[in-house]
Amino acid sequence: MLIHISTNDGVPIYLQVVNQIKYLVAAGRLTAGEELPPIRVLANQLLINPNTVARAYRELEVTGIVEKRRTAGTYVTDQGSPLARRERVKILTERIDGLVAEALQMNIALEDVLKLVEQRHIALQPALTKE
Amino acid sequence: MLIHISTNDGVPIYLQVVNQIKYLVAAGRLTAGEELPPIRVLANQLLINPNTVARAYRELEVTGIVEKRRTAGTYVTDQGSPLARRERVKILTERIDGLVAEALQMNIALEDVLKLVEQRHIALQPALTKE
DNA sequence: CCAGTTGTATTAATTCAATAATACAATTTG
DNA sequence: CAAATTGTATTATTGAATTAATACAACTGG
Repeated sequence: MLIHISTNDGVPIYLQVVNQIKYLVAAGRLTAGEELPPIRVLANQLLINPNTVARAYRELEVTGIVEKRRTAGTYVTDQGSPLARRERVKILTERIDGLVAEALQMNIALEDVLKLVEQRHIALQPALTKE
Repeated sequence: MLIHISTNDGVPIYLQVVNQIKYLVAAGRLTAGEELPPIRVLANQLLINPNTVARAYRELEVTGIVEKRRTAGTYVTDQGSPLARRERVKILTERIDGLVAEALQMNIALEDVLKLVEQRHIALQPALTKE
């Protein structure tokens, strides 16, 4: 499992796990039905406490990214007829409208907003062990 | 000074003070050059610790909303200061982080997000009549 | 001038989220 | 069926953020 934890970057460990698994799913590196490593296995691999992984998995379950089968493991959920791209774009557009409106009100130029989006995209991108 | 503090709503007291003063300034109820109540006076009025007000004032100073004249009091600054911009960008960045994270999860590419931002910017731009 | 008022500094107490240690419960067959 | 493996629950520890207690320094303004 391609996850990398950086202690002391301010982001809680469990959140790093959540975000990176989300990313893996979004990127298609983890597909529906696929089993995630058992809590203890992943914890061992990342050198973190099993409870921390458990918390991340719980978070992912609530989010609907993952499904737990008690003693049989944790699996990536069928993103249940994932929203058509158009739907996703629609949802995203609402969020963008809020952003743009606020930027306008704050008198921040479009170019600056675009730059920020790029910067934050890079910043939030989990360290990709590219291969 | 029209500020109301609600303990135990999860928002730190100093932040409540900061936000409400920001609002008062934004709403024009506090204008440039106007003096804020001395730390102890406001603390007394709100039934909170003077240090808490001090922290709020410090925050507002860093933000550029307010200016301190050591022993002569604290005054609303002439807005548009460069520091105010930094604060606005900070607020905007939080919003952008949420956007980028959601786009990642939805598997929408950065380029598409950028395009959307541009499009919506144009769409939401009020008819420009003023600089 | 100099008393009173201003913001500041230092330190401590408190609270809360994050992480960890450990024992438990369930159920699959790793 | 029993053993091994799964996630769960409970409790403790840690560290950072918030609030507080208290003493300080400096300037204003009568």
